Amino acid sequence: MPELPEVETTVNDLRPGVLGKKIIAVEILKSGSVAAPSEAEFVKGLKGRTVRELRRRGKFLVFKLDNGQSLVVHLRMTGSLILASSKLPAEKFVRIILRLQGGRSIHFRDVRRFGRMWLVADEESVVGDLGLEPLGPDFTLSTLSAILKKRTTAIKPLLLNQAIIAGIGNMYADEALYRARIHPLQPSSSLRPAEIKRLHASIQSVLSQGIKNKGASTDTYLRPDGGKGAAHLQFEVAHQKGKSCSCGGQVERIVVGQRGTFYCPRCQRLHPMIRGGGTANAD
DNA sequence: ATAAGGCCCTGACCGC
DNA sequence: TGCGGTCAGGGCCTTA
Repeated sequence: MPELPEVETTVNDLRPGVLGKKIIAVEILKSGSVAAPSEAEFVKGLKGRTVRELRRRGKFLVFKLDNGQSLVVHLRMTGSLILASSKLPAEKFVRIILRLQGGRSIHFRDVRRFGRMWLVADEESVVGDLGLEPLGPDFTLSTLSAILKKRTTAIKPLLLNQAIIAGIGNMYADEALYRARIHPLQPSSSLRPAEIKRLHASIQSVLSQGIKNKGASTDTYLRPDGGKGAAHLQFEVAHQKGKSCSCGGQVERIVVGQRGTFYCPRCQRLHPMIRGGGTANAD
């Protein structure tokens, strides 16, 4: 599943092949992946543009074009962007091809067709409501403490809320909570200062390690060179039902906020609200 | 603010 | 071999 580390990997690996390259043709092999504008306008608007910048925002990729417009891409669950030779025939699940000057193409591969592309004048119309970048300078311990203090919702759904923190998905939420030894259903405002401190560190460490390992290919995710990532090989709980934990417990799967959730019931225990509540004054 | 349900879509998997 | 049913899953939307 493409989450922050997978999108970051895609951006990093794609960048050298696309920066400064002109898009000479756009082919929509299967419709339904363009969110805006119409498919005809999308094709027309992209043709002839040069990619000036490529960056990640949350789980979105943003291609900044030479006319100021932005091509914004969300891979959702099964999308990948593959940098291929233009001679390579598109395989079954390629929905859109961006042909670049110089003989290469970007293949947008998306098995379940949940992924979307936008061509917009202002990228903020797509990514404007996203919350903090968890690997950015604004994601500090005190900011996280302040966020958690005023929310009663369970911690896992909060981590998945892109309007609060942008980029964490189901797998890395489970890994971060496990590493911080926090139960996924623990109410956010009941987290103790030491737990918040561990969570802040674990969010950054699981995401950084994910990037270092070029993302997780648990399902259909592929890197731009067509290869798989290795991050899932180090997952301790995500998709690891029955695996034994170093504490002697076993990873279980429950459903939290309609999401499959993996955790160790021995290490990650629910605890009651601290007397007086809201004492989230980390360190 | 919060929760729950639906929707999109298709491969994998199960039982028969 | 194949058929039908069920499930997973991110994000967004609607409804409570």
